Amino acid sequence: MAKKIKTFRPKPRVPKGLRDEMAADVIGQRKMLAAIAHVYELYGFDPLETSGLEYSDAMGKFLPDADRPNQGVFSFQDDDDQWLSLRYDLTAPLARFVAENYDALPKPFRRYQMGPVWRNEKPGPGRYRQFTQVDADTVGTPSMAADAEMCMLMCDAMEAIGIERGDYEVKVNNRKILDGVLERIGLNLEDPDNQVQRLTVLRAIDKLDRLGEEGVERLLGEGRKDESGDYTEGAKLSPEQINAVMSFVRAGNEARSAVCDQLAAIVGESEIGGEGVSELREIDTLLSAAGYGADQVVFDPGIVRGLEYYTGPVWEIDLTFETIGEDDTLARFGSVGSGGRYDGLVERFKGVRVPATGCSIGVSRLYAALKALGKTDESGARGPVVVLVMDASETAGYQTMVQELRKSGIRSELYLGGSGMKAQLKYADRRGASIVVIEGEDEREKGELTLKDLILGSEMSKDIEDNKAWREDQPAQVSVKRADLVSGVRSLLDRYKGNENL
RNA sequence: GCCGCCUUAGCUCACCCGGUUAGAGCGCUAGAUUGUGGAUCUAGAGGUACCCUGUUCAAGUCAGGGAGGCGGUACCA
Repeated sequence: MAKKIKTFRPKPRVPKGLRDEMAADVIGQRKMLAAIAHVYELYGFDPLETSGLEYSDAMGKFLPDADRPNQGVFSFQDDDDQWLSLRYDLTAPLARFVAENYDALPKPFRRYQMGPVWRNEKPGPGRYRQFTQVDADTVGTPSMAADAEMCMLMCDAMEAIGIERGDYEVKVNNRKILDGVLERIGLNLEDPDNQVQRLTVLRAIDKLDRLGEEGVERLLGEGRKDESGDYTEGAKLSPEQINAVMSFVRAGNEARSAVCDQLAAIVGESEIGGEGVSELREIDTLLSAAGYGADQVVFDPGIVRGLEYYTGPVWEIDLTFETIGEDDTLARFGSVGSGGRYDGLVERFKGVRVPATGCSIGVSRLYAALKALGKTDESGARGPVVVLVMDASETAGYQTMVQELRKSGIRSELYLGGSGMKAQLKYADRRGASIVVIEGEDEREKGELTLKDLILGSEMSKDIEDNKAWREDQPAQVSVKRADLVSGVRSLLDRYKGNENL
């Protein structure tokens, strides 16, 4: 008796928080990345590619975060029971790589790396569980010149991909200044009892651009309830402490050196704070000497960034232009990259303190912004020249044509399906092909080919309503001798040179 | 992590108070058109109503749970 066997049919679906990327976006991003890589190499950074997986212990957190010890990482055990994790950024693998090859590497060591990273967390608007980062880091120097260079690098990268000056802004702060301010209000760095409160204060400051001064004040005090009803516990500072922090946050909006003066006054005689201010002054001097003005890099006390390991200057690159989204509201892209100085990273492995500084750019967000600006280059996403199969017994001849085109560097393909001419043209249209090559019996007898310009034909169709006319006109077709296949196709293609997104 | 909204054809969405065979537009396939992508007309294919459990004579519709999507918030290395 044949039993009805239920065949298991998996639902085809991309896993949550992940997505597939189609040709146009793949090509557009590839070009954007190439432009960025070019800038990085100009600066002397060498490319490095590390593995996507690391031993979990090598990627552990660098400082304990009280809130969530080791969440957000995809991990599994291999057959030796070793724990492996997908990398969640490119900096931890760099630290491992440097520690592992420490003696063999030139120091300072400069590398850039681009590639996907994975985070096991809830996806949100514009946030995925796999995304691409581009990092550049200099390991092994305490010099502020390395930090200043990171700022320049990010500016140059923005301009290289077509984001104009004024549409981006690198915002710089220094963790030492933040420490100085906290010290002044009585939250000393050394005292472990202050840790949670210190983190809360820093997080509150970081939210200035989104919540405004009032929201930050609430978070510094009792706490804040948001629209969805969720309550965020505050730092429980006294009114005097809140005032001190707010006056710090309000500094800025002036020339870099003037911001430094303000900050110097706020940190007072705090030693760590003073150190932070003089580091900023040094960066200012270097940037100014290199011609990077206030329209590119500013000092902004509201920048905090991650709380785990930054030890000195920190920065963030923001896109400042506004776009009209699909729902007609103005939208800002905001931060597309960040970085800073992290002097403690390699120490986990080597026991010695190795000063390092770097930056990281988030590719998808940046690409979305480029798209909004209409600055993406998706040419090449255009389909190939398609050679139609009018007579299956002549396939070898058609194949020969395709090879001739390919040898001349023209992207082309033979129609490989089994349908009739109408369907083949539809296919070519769907593929975005600009030209089809037709050799039927009529042409073959005359030793000719018909080349059909699909782009021009599509333009012409706008003015033709009558199907008979549309067909009889055989719009946008030319005949060429069989021997002139390549030159004929090329001269048609040349029409669209430099206008490839038509 | 917390809060809210959502999930029906490839896509965008209907289906009233739970009641027969779940519909439309677009798209797709084909014909009108012997060898021409658009337009027009005609025909056709396409569904486990996200999954599980329950209530009911009866569930796409009601209840509970789960998954996924969207948005806010938290976190963001």
